[in-house]
Amino acid sequence: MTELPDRYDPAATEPAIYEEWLEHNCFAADAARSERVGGDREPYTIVMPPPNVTGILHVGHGLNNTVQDVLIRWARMSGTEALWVPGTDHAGIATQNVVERLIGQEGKTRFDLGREAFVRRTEAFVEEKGGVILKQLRAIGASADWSRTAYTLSPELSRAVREAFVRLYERGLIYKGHRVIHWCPRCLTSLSDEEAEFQDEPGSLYHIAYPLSDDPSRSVTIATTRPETMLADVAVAVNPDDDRYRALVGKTVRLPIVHIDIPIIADAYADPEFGTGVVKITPAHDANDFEVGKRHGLPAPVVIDETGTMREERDADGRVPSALQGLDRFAARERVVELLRAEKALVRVEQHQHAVRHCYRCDTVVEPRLSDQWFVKMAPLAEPALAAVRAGAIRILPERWEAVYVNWLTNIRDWNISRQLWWGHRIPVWYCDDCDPPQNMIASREDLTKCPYCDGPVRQDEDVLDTWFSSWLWPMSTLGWPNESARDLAAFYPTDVLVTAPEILFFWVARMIMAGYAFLGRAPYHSVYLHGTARDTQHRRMSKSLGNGVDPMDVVALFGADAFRWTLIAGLGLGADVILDPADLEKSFSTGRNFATKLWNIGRFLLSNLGEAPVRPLAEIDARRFDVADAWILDRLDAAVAECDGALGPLRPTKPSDTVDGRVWRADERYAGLRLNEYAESARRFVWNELADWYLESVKGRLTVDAAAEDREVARSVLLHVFDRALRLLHPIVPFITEALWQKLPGRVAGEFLVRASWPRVAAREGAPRGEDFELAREAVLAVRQIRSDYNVAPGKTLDVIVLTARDRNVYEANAATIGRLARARVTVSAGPAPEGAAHVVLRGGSEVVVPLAGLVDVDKECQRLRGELDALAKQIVSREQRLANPKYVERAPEHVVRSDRATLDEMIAKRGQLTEKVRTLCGT
RNA sequence: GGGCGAAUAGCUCAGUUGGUUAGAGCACCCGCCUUACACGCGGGAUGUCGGGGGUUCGAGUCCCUCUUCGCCCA
Repeated sequence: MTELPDRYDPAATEPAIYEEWLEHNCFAADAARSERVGGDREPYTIVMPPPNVTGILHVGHGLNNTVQDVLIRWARMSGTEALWVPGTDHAGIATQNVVERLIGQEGKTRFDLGREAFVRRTEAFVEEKGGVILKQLRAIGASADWSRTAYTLSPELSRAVREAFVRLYERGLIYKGHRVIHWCPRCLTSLSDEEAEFQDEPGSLYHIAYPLSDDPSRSVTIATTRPETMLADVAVAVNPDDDRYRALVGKTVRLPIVHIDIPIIADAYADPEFGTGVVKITPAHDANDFEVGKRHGLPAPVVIDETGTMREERDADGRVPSALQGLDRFAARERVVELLRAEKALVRVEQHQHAVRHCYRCDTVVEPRLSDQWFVKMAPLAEPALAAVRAGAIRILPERWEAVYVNWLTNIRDWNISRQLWWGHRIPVWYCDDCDPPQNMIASREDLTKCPYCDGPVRQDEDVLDTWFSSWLWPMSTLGWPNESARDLAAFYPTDVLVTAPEILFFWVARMIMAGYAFLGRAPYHSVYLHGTARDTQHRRMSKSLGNGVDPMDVVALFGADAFRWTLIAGLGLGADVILDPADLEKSFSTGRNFATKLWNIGRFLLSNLGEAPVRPLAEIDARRFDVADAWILDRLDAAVAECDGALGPLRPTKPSDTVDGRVWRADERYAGLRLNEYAESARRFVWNELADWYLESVKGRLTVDAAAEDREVARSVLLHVFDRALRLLHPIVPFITEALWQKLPGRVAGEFLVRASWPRVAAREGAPRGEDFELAREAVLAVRQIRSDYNVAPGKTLDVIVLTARDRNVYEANAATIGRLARARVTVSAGPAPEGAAHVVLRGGSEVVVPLAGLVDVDKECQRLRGELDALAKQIVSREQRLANPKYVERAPEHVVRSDRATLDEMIAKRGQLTEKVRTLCGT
């Protein structure tokens, strides 16, 4: 007999099981089996959003990867050739920052080391510290195909980056532009629009008077949140339709502090409604002003340098007073305000709430900066990405994000892809000083050592590419692109579902879709699943700086990976946030831990009761030999399987399409599925509330040695079958404990794993008894329990129970023993009459549970109880009668609604008759 | 400023095309160490579905409006 320890010990079990899975190659996908290359299985592919190579696992990763693991395990069990591609991202800014801090502790900067040495140092750091997070993913059970682990800076993926860059360059979709971009003065690099995040902050709106040059007694007042930039003003603008200022256009004003004259220009950019309707124009320090300046042929003096310090840079001679030079931009703001006050140019200051852009990696306030950068022209790339979602080739869940996606793509702006960093893919462009444009700038797939036109010396562009320029190729590059004959690419691209957080919908998801169409003409996946965020009890995002994070490894150590996974999945509504209490891990994860323990105990019971003898497969049992409990639990299993399938949804779209991507989502399936919490709840209810609470209890008597051998055989088969299927249903969410139990089941073949077992299916059973009949027994048990509780009868006391029935006598007699065991009672079935001094419950179908409680029944109390029930029933009858009396209702409501309404009413009226009779005999009224 | 979304039990959330008495988990109350499980078992209480108006035989569900909150974009 198989004995299990009293307590499940995840710490001892999980790592060993994971090792076995690895040893038996359970997660490895075989490209040859994909039907796209002539194999026998449909492929199912997920690419893992690559975490930072030097990152460590936090709950967000845990959540993200658990969702993917549930899906990939489900797909694998469903018979697909399932591939989950793992990997990491070199994370340009983040990794460079980490290494800069490290060498900072040695008192050095990256400039002391020089570019080459710094890059080598960073590589060594990644080599040593990188990839920890992938190890941690194993601890939470991630069933990724580690043999395919990818890295954005590997030679293969770097080749993809080059190919993508050069192709777009050749198509005229990459260009070098001179404009105002977002600049992080701390990271010393440009940022894309997406990387410069808005934060609402209280600030001030400074109203400053600029006197007219020809009449200093008159002035125009501008309003700005950044007075320090006025040193670089080259004009003030008014709206051409603004009558207040029309006469002033063409005149000049005298710029305070700097004391130079600048023109008043007319430009539609000036908003008559905002502030005074006059706006200062500072082309070098504001992106909008830069455009205005270009339109009017104005210069663009620079007064703030790359570190955010006030300095007379280009075209700015004499603009920065010596008192301000070398001051930080925020200190300079204070000083400028003082100077304005001294000049009596400061009209007033008002409180102003405004959105300020911050660097998404270091949170420094971003500085608009005029510079040369590389851009991708996005509008042509956006078109197919937009069409794909509109046509239903790609769906985004939750649905509401589709609108956000469409909105962003519709108003798309060009993407700044160059970064002034050293860590990353260097831009594959070489310059030749000896050639004339356009030959002096060459984008090349291969490194150049000399100019292909004049054989002269060349130098490579200093900048590197935005990390997202490699990430957007991820679904292709990890499968072998740009090698178009790569087997993985043919076998597994397009992939199926992308699981990520909504905050990188633009950064990553939308761009990946664009890249899919741009380079392979197909969407990278048909489904985007956006999950919520892990938050603390105050709904704050978990973060290192707040110290409110939960370390998944702590949870795994305390309660096991299964408890971690179950808690997250069961609590995760589609797109909803997960609320956890970092101060109380026990409270946060007890759901998962309790569930694992329950499952373990079910397994313990089962294994110790099945005994040694071989168990016959259910298929070999004649269904006519099932009793009603067997039929019932098999029905419930079917229902659970159907519910789980419904919650998980179709694996992929099925509707063929001539225009987009071969297949599109059918309207009724488009937003169906991926409800992992509903799947978890259906599986849980089956295992706990149906299998454990009812079937297990009912089957106990049939498993003892003195039970009828035939029936014992049937019960053992059903029990094993049902538990086996339950483990399969649960496996994707709690893989370790289900595998551990499954391995212990009788009849297991060595080398077989639950990971690769088949997903349960609804089965037909010819000649089985009616499972619904077991519901009658259940209701009788519930009735007795209610009476026991109402009359405070000790749980240990065995009651005498009479089931009064005319219609269902056979069913109750067949189940009398079961009812007795579950209700702790001696049950007799009778046609009546009811004894005196008893408690009653009227059951569905007109039968009654009667418990004679000599001396215990308080007649008054029982009457009160029955009258209460009667009152509630009467109210429901009235409301239903009224509805049915309404001719419009009967006329217009669908027939089946009216019919079922009538049937319910009839039943209620019958029950009312019975209760009334009861009250009459017992209470005498 | 523009767009999107949310408001349902003490908390976190379900509630699919309008259709019986609105559900789950956790928390709570009462009783139980009933021989798989006290991380458990049995019983129980809890919602004017944010306010107002409308459409409909019928509204948590559809429409309008107000309030509050969140997200995205400028």
